[in-house]
Amino acid sequence: MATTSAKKGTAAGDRVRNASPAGSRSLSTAEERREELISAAIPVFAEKGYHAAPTTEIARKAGISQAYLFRLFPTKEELFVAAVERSTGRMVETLATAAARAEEQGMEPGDAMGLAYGDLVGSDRELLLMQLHAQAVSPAIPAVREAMRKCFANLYALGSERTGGSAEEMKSWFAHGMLINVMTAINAEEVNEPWAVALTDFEGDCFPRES
Amino acid sequence: MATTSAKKGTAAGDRVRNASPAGSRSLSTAEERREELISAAIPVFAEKGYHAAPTTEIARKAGISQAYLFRLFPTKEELFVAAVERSTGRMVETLATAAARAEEQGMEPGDAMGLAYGDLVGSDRELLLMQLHAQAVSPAIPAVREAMRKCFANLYALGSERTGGSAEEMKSWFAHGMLINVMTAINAEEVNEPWAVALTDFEGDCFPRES
DNA sequence: TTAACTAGTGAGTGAGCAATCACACATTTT
DNA sequence: AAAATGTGTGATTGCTCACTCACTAGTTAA
Repeated sequence: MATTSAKKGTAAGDRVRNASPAGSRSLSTAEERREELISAAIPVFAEKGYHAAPTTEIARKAGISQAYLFRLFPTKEELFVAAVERSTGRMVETLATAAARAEEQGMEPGDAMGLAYGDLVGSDRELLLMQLHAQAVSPAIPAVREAMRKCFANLYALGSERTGGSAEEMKSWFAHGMLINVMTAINAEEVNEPWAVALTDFEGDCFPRES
Repeated sequence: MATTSAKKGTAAGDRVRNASPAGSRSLSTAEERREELISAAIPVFAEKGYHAAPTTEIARKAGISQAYLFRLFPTKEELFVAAVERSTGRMVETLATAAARAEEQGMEPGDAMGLAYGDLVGSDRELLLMQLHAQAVSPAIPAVREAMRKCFANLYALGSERTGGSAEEMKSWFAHGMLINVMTAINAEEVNEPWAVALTDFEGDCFPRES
């Protein structure tokens, strides 16, 4: 803008201010913008799903023009895949740290992961909705299917390694995770009928109740 | 039509046949057309999901005009809800008859239902995909959410009554059903990795396998 | 300085889609 | 017979949306 840049001393050693540190100047790097864009996209995709989420809204939320969105991600599909990867990655990370922390404290990692998943879903509904939408479009979009498979592969590896659980136990763990997803999707916890009460009693199967 | 057979004294409620070729058309009742339309809609919704499924394609598949589609179902949403209800209804029916048949033969109804669900999903992928898409739009479309809740309520009632299973057992049964859905959605059975092998081993948890 | 490059945008474009409307044909009723 | 009701359609409308293009401005290298 008005800043007539004093371009002095740009010798070989170029330590530019806006490159690595967080000094956000007027222009960001494309990579930074991409990350911001994914962050803005996740709530929109989570709320509306892939097909119903308009790129205009995502761009607006990210504070950039729609035209630039399509420069950063050539297609909406690629943006969605990036959003799914970010979401699943966060999930795996969260469970991994929960398991690690539990191990330090001598707690059962399997139980800790179960608890952590319940917390995750309870506190971060977006994550769960992204899962749900990603599953739904998996048959139609190979890249999403691939991302979901990777997510399961990572979770399974994490679980096996940390807990040493049998295949049967792992399967049960995953199965209950899927049940949590679905019950949350239909808001079953606000229903006061036997089926809803039984199927939303998440804590019971993760670890012995306290508190 | 040249052959206007003088009368069609239909004492009972039988309907007009439309099997007449060569340009002659007979009219069906709106209710019949609605049923046909739902049948045509299910494959399209199952393949593409709610938002990506065009009403034009559904109408074409049903052999009627798009305009008439909107006369039979004032909104796309209502058609989708009808399709979901049909799908979930079929599922409950199938499992109920499986349980009943098993009971006659002295088989464990719970195991029979597990087997029947596996068969259902393996043979009728559409049903499963409808479930998946219905779950995904449940947060956004109250009527779909309601239909899904009803489905779970019916299944739970069926399971409790037939098998007398505890809440914990029922939950496990549902959980594994949800796992089957998701694994089928991402086509895990075509993946040859430990996680996929373990998580797609459906038969094992329903009943002791032979074969 | 100037040239090359990168970040960023306003204003479209073309296509697809849900929903509407005026109208035609069929069947039943009066 | 005509009227009334029910089945069915072609043409269109209004709108949304993914994606493009021509262009501006900031940043860096020669």
